[in-house]
Amino acid sequence: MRSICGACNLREMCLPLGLSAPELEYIDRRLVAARRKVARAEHLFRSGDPFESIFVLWAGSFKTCLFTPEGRGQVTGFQLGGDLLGLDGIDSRRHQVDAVALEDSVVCVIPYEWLQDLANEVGALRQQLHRMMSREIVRTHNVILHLGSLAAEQRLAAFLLNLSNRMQARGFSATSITLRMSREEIGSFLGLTVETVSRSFSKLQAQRLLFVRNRDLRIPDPRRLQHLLDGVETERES
Amino acid sequence: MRSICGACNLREMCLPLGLSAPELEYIDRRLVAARRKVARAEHLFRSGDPFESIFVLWAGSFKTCLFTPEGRGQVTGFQLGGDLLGLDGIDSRRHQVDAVALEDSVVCVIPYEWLQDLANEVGALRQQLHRMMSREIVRTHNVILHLGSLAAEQRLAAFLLNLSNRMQARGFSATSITLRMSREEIGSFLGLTVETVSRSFSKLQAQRLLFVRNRDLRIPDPRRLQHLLDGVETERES
DNA sequence: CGTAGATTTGAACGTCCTCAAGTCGAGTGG
DNA sequence: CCACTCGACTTGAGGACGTTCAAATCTACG
Repeated sequence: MRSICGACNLREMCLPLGLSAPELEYIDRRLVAARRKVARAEHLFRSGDPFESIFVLWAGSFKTCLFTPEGRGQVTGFQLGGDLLGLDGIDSRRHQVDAVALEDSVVCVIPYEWLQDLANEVGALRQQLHRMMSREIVRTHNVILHLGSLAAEQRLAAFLLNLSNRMQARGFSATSITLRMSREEIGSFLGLTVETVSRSFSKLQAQRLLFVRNRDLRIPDPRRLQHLLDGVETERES
Repeated sequence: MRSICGACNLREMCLPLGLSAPELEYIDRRLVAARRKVARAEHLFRSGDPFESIFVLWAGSFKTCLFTPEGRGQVTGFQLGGDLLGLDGIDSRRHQVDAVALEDSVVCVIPYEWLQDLANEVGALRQQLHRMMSREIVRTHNVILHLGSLAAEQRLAAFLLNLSNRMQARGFSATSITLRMSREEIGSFLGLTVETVSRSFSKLQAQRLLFVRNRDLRIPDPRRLQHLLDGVETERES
């Protein structure tokens, strides 16, 4: 295998998206310094670590957590294949969050210096970097909206629908998903307790909006689940 | 006045931060296409508008709001002088949030094409753009943490302390602040109702942690207010 | 002064949290 | 194969906090 990015099945949703063939060839092996395995529950980086590289999640899944100096903490996002990790460190040159693998995973290591240089030479790469940072900003604004305006069941529904959409965009089923995170982690992300998450799962299942068994999830009709967020009245069980 | 950025009192916290004198001279008048006045309660842009420019808040203050297609909506941030507006539009080429002036304000209009070109030529400018995007990402992660893990009074305290710090960074008093946003807007941002915000103000005032009259706010001792977030026991009134 | 909008306060209610117990599932060793 | 154990998850009961609804108060401005 001569190339890394050129032969990667994620290149349609990764940093090289939009690059011409010659550009792609040019950056190949100049962007990714290495691929790094991260075992389940291991940290890719921790808050406070010096920032040196951006990471692209190549296989597996991650969570990012933010802690206050006093110890309060929370999951601030879940990452799937093609998502970037480490953008939080660019400003202060130190990572601001923890990144933890939810399963055995592999990331592409992109030294930030290399990225800077290549972004300088290849306009399409710079553009794509900006787009992905912009996307993360929009994502977090949507999380804020959900945390601030939705009730427990709706938050869970919004989270699962978002996950469903992202899985589908990656070529997986939108209706049959294996959750890689615990109820605890879902609760932390949604600003709810484990108990409330569990109860919300049960209530949604009682309405036949989803079926969940351990970490296997099925969403028979995503549109019906979406109605829960649109404020559309769903007929109660007669 | 020959220059715009070179003579701007915000250049120490704006995009040109870190540029050498020659670089600053070079970008001057090549970065900012115009300064645009936005009257109180007017939109700078709306969700769905075509994205063409980034804006730097030069004078005044803004809020950004995000709405769902169904009409639920929420304030996702407040911007002060030197803050960027419009980064949300880079990815999709359409703005994803509304930006509304909280008072009569002035923004510097930076056409995104110009910014791209200049960022290409001036490495320090590109670096600073990346830093400011990274900063917005970190900011939103912190908002998520606050929304997910803090009680009402703590949220308000965290919000006011953050505002205090940002005012101080801009050369204003950290202890005496005029709020530019309504209780309603604060509540929306914090995921609380107006009534709860009002009650939280009253309770904090009863503890003498702050004094508020209409939109004039005084925080006699920010550290004591900070204790509320650190989980430090504050002596109750005997 | 009078009005409209913003803010504060009160009272009742509901959602979600806390505490507690019980269930389930995977891995381990008998 | 089964019993055991530990952690993850579920379910229940009671209580706390924030919301909802309602009314009073305040402020800005004509």
